[in-house]
This record gives sequence, C-alpha cells and structure tokens, in this order.
Amino acid sequence: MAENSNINETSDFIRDIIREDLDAGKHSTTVTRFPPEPNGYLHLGHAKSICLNFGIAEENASTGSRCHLRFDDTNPTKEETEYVDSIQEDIKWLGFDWGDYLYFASDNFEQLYEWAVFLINQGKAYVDELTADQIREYRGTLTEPGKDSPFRDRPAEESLEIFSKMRSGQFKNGEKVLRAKIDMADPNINLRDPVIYRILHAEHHRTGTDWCIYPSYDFAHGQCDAIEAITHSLCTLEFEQHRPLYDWFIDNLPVSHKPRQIEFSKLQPTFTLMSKRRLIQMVEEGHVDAWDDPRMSTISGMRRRGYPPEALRSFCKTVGVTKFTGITDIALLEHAIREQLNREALRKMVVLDPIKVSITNWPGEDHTEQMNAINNPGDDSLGARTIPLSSNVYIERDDFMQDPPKKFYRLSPGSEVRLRYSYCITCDEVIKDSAGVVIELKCTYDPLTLGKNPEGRKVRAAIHWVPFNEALSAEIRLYERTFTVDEPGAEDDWRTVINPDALTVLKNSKLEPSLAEAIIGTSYQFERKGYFCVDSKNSSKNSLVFNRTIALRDSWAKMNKK
RNA sequence: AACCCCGUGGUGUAAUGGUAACACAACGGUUUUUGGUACCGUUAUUCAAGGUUCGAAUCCUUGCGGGGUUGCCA
Repeated sequence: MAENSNINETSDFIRDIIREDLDAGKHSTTVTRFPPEPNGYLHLGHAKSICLNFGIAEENASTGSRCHLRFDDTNPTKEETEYVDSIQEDIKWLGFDWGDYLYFASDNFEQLYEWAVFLINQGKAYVDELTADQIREYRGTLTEPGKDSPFRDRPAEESLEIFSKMRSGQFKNGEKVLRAKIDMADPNINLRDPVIYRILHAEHHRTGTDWCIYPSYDFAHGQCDAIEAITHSLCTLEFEQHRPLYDWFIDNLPVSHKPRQIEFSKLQPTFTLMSKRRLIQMVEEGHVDAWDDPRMSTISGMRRRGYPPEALRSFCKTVGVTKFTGITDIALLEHAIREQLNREALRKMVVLDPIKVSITNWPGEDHTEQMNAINNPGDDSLGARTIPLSSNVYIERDDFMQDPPKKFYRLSPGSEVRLRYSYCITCDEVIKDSAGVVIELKCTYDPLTLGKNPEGRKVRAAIHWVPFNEALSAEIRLYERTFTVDEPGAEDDWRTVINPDALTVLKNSKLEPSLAEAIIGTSYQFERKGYFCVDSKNSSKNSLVFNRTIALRDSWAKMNKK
C-alpha cells in the first residue's frame, strides 16, 4: 500500500469517473480530446482544458490512452489557418503532444451529411423554411413551450430533396435549415427541434468551396467524438444543457462508439479578462499591440512575457477541476511562476534606473578586480561567473535616499552598504545637478570587506551594481497586472479599468556584461528586482529588450504602503 | 420567470457516513552578501433550517445564495 501511494496522483471528480469506468471494464483505456475552434488564440482557460485532457492521457499511458487534437471547424465565417498554426504551437510549448492524432471536424463533413440524411429517413429531421426570426418565435420562451413549425411533418422525401438542393447551392444563406425533430415543448430549449444544418456560402479554410451547408456544433461535436472513439468528452459548464442533445444524436445515429460528455467549470482568474471576444477587442482596438502582447492572457502572450510552461501546468493542477464556478486568485498563478523561476533562473545584476557611484579611494583608474558571483544560490550546478569591478559603478536610484526613514537599510549620506558579491562602500558626498537631481555619489570602499563582514559595525544591506565601463544598455519593459480591479469582466466597460501602468518602458537600464549572451526563451532573475526574459520580437544583438515577467516579492515596498 | 448545475477559511481545492485538511493570501518570527529564497508560527472554514443515523461537509426535504441556458456561434 505504501508503494503505490507514492505517486502524487491528481484526483478530481472527472478522474474518479474515469477510474470507475476503467475498473468496471467499461473501457480498456481512455481517449480524450482537446477541441478548439480555430477562431482565435488560446488563453489561460484553454491551458486548463489542455492540462486536463492531455494530463488524463499521460496518467493512463500504461493502458494505451491518448489525447486527440481536434479542430472544431464547422463555422467557415470565423475560422482561419493562422489560428490552427498558433494553437498547435501553444499546445507543444505547454509540453503536450497529440502524436498522430490530429483531426478536423471538417474531415467528417461527408459522414455528417450522410447521418443527416439518415435522420430524415427515420423521420427524425426535416427541412424548415421558416425565417430565423420565425424560428425564434416558434421556439417559445423559458417559461412557455414552443410550437411546431408548419413544415415539421412534411414527408421525408420532400425534406430529402430540398436538403439535397441546399447542398448543391440552390438557396441563399438562411433560406432553409435542417432541424432535428425532437420536442417543441421540452423544458430544455436545446431539445426544441434544434437547427443541425445551415446554409453558409463561405469559403472554408480547409474544404474551400466544396460545401455551402455546414453542420451546427451540436450535430458535429458528439459524432466526431464517436468517430474518433473518444471515451470521455470533457467540456465546460455552458454545454451542460446540451448533453441531452449530445446523447440524443449518439442514440439515434448508427455510431460505433458512445462517448460520454462531462462538464467542468471554466477558469476565471482575478485581474484578467478571459473571453475570446474581449481579447479580440483588446487587440483590434489597440489597447495592446498584438495577440502575443505580454499584457494578454493568451498563451502566446504569457510565453512572451516569460511565464514558464511548468508554472502554467502547476497552476492548473492547484486550481483543480470541479463544477463550482468561482474566481481564482491570480496570486496562485503568480506563486507558481515565482516558484518555477526561482528554481531555474540564472541570477544577474541589472540596474534599471542608474546613478553613478565613484569609489574615490580605489587603487587607480586602470585597476580592475574580478568579483565572483554565483548563478543560482539554490542550485550549485548552475555555476558562477565573474563581474569586473573598477573605480566607477552604477547603482539603482531607489537604493539611495538623501533623508532615509528609520528602516531604510540601503545607501544614504554617511551610511555603509555592501556592493553585492563585492566590497562595502560608504557614501561621502552627493552630487546634484542644477535641478537638484542626484547625478553621482562619491564613496569610499573598505578593502577588508571582500568575503567578510566589516569589523565592529553592521552592514545590513547588499545592493546590486553594474560596472560603469563594461555595462551593457538595454530597454526594459516593466509589466504589471493588466487591469486595476479583480473582476474587469464584471465592469460595465472593461476599458475603463485597464491599468495605465501595466507597461512602463525603461530606456536607459544598465546590465552586467554577461547578459550580452542572453538567450530568447531563457529566464533571468535580475537580483532584488524580478524575473526577466529577452523579448522574442523586438530584441536584437545590438539593441537588447527585456520583459519583466514578474517582480520579486517585496516586503520593503509592502511595509511602505502601510 | 422555467429548466439544469453548484454552495467547505479571504481565494482555490481535499476529506467519498467516522478527529475538517492542503496550497495560496494575510500577519508575526528565524536565517540571509537578493528587504529574494528557505524555515517556523498565527489568524480563519462546512449557506440556513429540519430529517435519517450511534455518528452528517457527505444521504433526504425545504429555503436561501451563486452560475448557466431563450444563436441558423462554439
């Protein structure tokens, strides 16, 4: 018992159902699927679904389980190849693999058409000639039953003939539809003779102009699941009331597999907008630069921002899978990001907003010493590097205060501080320009403090620095939460709660020389500041651009807020 | 309004009729050449009422609260 409980298994109500099905011999393995519509970029909510579906396949790998990637492309007016490509890239980046199991709902259009004909022949579907408005009127309301269309009982031969003409393009958009014949009085509106085929004269991204009629989601999804032999079809809560319809098609069509739909709640993190429609608006109205803008909750945006895929997976795991529609504190994600980055990121020294320090008692202008700096204090295998120190360095502007409050441990006139990995210095003189802005500090160093504490006095802070002569320059983009309120989606207009400080661009930051070799896709901790990555779009060898993924926790800043 | 689903610390999740727990957050402390990390500690939870039971977060009933649904979107 002790041996098989060592695997840190994730468990939730869906995995429980799957376990029971497997134990009962209902299935010998699991087949799940991730079914995006290629009409936009994937976001954090999709990551949850991806982790669920692909995660289940990984966990049951010993039984031969798999997870399919299926593009749900039944609406040619909205879907594009651009999205098909980005979706695949995002799933791979998250660390999942569909192997050979790539599917498109559109590959089944012919089969779906045949099944529609089958239903007509069974007297379970009919061509309706009511207009869209009329169909809506006839459907009834939540409290009143609907009424039958006058075309509902037309002979099957007649429906068959018109349906065939619909396919061959003899009608305009919206002129006729094919409907399932179920029950116009059912309290579940989805069962009141749902439209299963509509006329859409539009070019499809894969089938071109082969078709001008397209199956609805309800008529396609479950059947595609059946064709692919999906065992458990997992979707979000808004499809719950569609399940009886899902089952109705599976029961009334000659399919060889009977998949089961199970619904779970969507992810809704604080301080973020999740709906695809609003994400589109953010891009199209220019509130952000692109789909992969680091302020976006898209997977590509998060990737560019520097969120590690492991952190996203870990976050999805802690969030879990339930039917409860709550709101998840974004701090959970931020914690997962810091946890992963703390583990993997190489430490660097970078001065975001520099002031010059000259060390007046340094042995000479030409004298340089190599300071040894560790790359990651939690992981010795990541090694060390050296940083040259000579008479002039840059330090951070907020590491100096003319009139410091009591608990300020950093530099101020007459105080002593350690230059990290190096000597302690004392500030002797403050030089300001005519406007009173500090432009330089004159300090003296204590040569006896390298690698040891000064004698007889306590130095409480170590501040980061960058050598003046060898410093690299870079643009640094500081990102903060994209919205100012925890539920931007609940606002009358989310545009009014966009955080104006979500992006701050720093043009004159100074980096330690080793960052010349910074690699796209690698995360660095700029010590005492945060985690940063090379921007994948705008950075170049001669003009470096870094994005702040997330700031370090800052108990000093927190203390000052109080 | 009708139907369906869901209610466990501030937030998310676990406990599957048998001592209500974990993570995050918040707060306090120890360590520290990152005001970081790590470690220790504190605060705080079963929506309500009734019922079944030796025993209920769990099962039943009612109420209350939240979410979803009234596309020829998915």
